[in-house]
Amino acid sequence: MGIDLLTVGEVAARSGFAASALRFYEREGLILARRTEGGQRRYERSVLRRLAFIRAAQHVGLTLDEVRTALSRLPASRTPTRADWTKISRSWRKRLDSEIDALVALRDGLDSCIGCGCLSLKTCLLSNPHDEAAEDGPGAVYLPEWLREPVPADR
Amino acid sequence: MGIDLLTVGEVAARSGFAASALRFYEREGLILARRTEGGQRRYERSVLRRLAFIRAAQHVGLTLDEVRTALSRLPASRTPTRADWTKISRSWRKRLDSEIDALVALRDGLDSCIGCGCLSLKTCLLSNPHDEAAEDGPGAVYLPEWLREPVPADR
DNA sequence: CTAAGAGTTGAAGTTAACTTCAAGTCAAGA
DNA sequence: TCTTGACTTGAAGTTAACTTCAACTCTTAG
Repeated sequence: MGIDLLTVGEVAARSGFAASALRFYEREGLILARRTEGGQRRYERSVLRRLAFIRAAQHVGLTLDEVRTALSRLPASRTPTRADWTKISRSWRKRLDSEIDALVALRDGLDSCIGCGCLSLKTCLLSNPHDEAAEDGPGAVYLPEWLREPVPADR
Repeated sequence: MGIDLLTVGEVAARSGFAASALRFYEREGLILARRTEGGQRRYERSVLRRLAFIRAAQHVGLTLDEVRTALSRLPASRTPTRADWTKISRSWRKRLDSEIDALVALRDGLDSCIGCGCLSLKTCLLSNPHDEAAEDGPGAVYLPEWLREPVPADR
């Protein structure tokens, strides 16, 4: 019954991360732990917020490397405030927006393109009334970048 | 100048996949190639459509394993028609929709939650007027599954 | 015919993000 | 005090999806 510090098992249970992941994150410098005299880890409660941040960041698509960078912008001297956390997660909004945009573009592209069965959005869009003879031209502006590249015409 | 069959280099250039990836896909049973007398690969043009499918599927978030399964539903006896391709990619729509939904939920969740700095959407939402004493209750219905799980209260 | 660029192979390497293992050591309730 | 479950470590293993390597062999323009 930790009045203040949590064992690795408690943190694992409350954060949803496996204990092995917590050790891994510690080695990677994402979280910290004190030690008992016997060498066991004891976590401050604030690690839970840090872990919640990590989980959310991963779902936004950040790598652990990016998470480490983001976390390093937190003040080391004092316990981070709400404002501190808010600041570093604001940037997710942009990232989420563009991820959503890309997926929506793909979905809508499929709507119009799968109908013709060609599976080449580029060709599809090139063959529509707007651009007539754009053999290797700019392609449709609203497509995500990866769709504008190589997809060739078939047969 | 292949009148009909393409070399691995040509397919690489036209598909955007590295030659090593094409060899890999062949080993994995995702694509096929004939051989010259000397043992070099020669691809039919239809492999380009197959590769376009693979690329798109990956961006929808399918693993190669799932792609292989999807491709195995194509008719082996004849060259796949538009309808064949259409059929197997229709299912992406659902997947894309739910991916988009999850990201939008996260984005909107962040909008309301980052403001308070708690980084625990669950707690945040539990503290709103609708559910009062739901300590470990169902949580908000519109959140993606992964957000409803472990995120603990802090401090 | 020949040079050289393109292609071939199996095996091993890469990266991210962890997990598993073996062989112990700690902590704490009865 | 003792027992037992929780915890410790470094090293090695895992999975996906490829890439890189070394040492050859083909193909083809000239």
